Amino acid sequence: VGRRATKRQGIERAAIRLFAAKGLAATTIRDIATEAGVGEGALYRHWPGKAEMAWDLYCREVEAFSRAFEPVLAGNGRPLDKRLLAAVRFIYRRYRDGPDRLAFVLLARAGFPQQQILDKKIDPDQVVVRFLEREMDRGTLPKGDAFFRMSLLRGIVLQPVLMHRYGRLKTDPLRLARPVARACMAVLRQREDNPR
Amino acid sequence: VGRRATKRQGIERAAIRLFAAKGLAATTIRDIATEAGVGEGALYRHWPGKAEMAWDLYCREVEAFSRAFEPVLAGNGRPLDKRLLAAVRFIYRRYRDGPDRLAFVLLARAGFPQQQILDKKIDPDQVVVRFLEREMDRGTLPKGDAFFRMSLLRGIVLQPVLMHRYGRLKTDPLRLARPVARACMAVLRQREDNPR
DNA sequence: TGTACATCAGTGAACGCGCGTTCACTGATGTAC
DNA sequence: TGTACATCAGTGAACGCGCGTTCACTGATGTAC
Repeated sequence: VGRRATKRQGIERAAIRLFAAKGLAATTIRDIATEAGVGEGALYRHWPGKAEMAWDLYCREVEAFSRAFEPVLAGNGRPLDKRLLAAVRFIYRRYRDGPDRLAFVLLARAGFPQQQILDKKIDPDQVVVRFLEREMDRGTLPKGDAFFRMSLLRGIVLQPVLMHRYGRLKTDPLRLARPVARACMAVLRQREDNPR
Repeated sequence: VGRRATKRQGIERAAIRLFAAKGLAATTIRDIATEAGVGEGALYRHWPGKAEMAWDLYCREVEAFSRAFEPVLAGNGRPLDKRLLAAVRFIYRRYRDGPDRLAFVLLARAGFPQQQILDKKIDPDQVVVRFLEREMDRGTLPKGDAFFRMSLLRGIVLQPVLMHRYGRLKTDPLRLARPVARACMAVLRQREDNPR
């Protein structure tokens, strides 16, 4: 039963790998088809075009990430600083295990048209925003603008990844997890950080 | 005297504006030529090709930025936190005055081939690294890995710019200068932040 | 000062190339009777 | 169960398009005598 569409998975795997490694624009249909061992036309049996396929796969990868990431931040009952450290380690470990894939999930948004918007339930940034709002409600963190704070955390955590990816930082990011997490805590503990 | 090459400046201005606004890859030779009111061939009288021109203009823009930025960080005799705030304000003000241009200088490196390396004297990141090393020597800051710390600062300061540019942060970054600067200080004041 | 030639910025049609996409076709699988 | 037809994933040569670049040419400016 269901022997149809057997090559679709191969196309998806090849596409994700190539999008992640070379970027969206630099990956061609022929690249994907060749790596998947498939004709160029095969792709158009499953998606209307390259852009739609890329967005489809991007959403899927992002969702998989967020689904695994959210529980780490929620971390049943553990103190805030432990959970933050676990979250940073989670990201850096995923980066070590598959640098291209992590970069695709967290840094590839710029490659899509600006009007394309991720579902709020899937978007890793929104996962962090919701986490911060929850902590502020609980009183674990001083009140403030959750989105602005998320931006700061995002910058702190991902900049070392970027630097490592571009070959400018030699240290394995995982070894930096502790100081990075402490930097996050230092930023979060500040009061009245929103001038509105 | 010297009535030659009168259109070169026009080409440069058009190219910088377009590179900054649309990105390197999305800007075509014809775009530049049209905006500068020039034939497509004119460009090749001054540079070997598009890539060389882009890198040339990029270096020039980066140098102009660093030249103005360095004294703000050095800030004769003023206390560290005041200088940091001034530096953040400097960047955010430049962003407000010309978002594309600031983004071109500080965020466009990814568009160039990785082997292209900025001169250390020009590179804004290296300006910050030297600043941190100087402060650590003076004892104003605890000892640590200057490059790693620069990465954190870079992330903190530029992430809000990115978010604003992509339309996800509505607040004018200049209004966030104070909390951002305070976040930088909080990160810098930490001890033993390098696990090596 | 005038003349002949060299230099060089600038032109824009044309070229070659690589890209995303199309399309007529194939062959295996599912469905109707 | 067998037969006729519909469906659909997959093929790969061909198409159209936009890109960076080339090149024969122009005309103004600099230089040699």
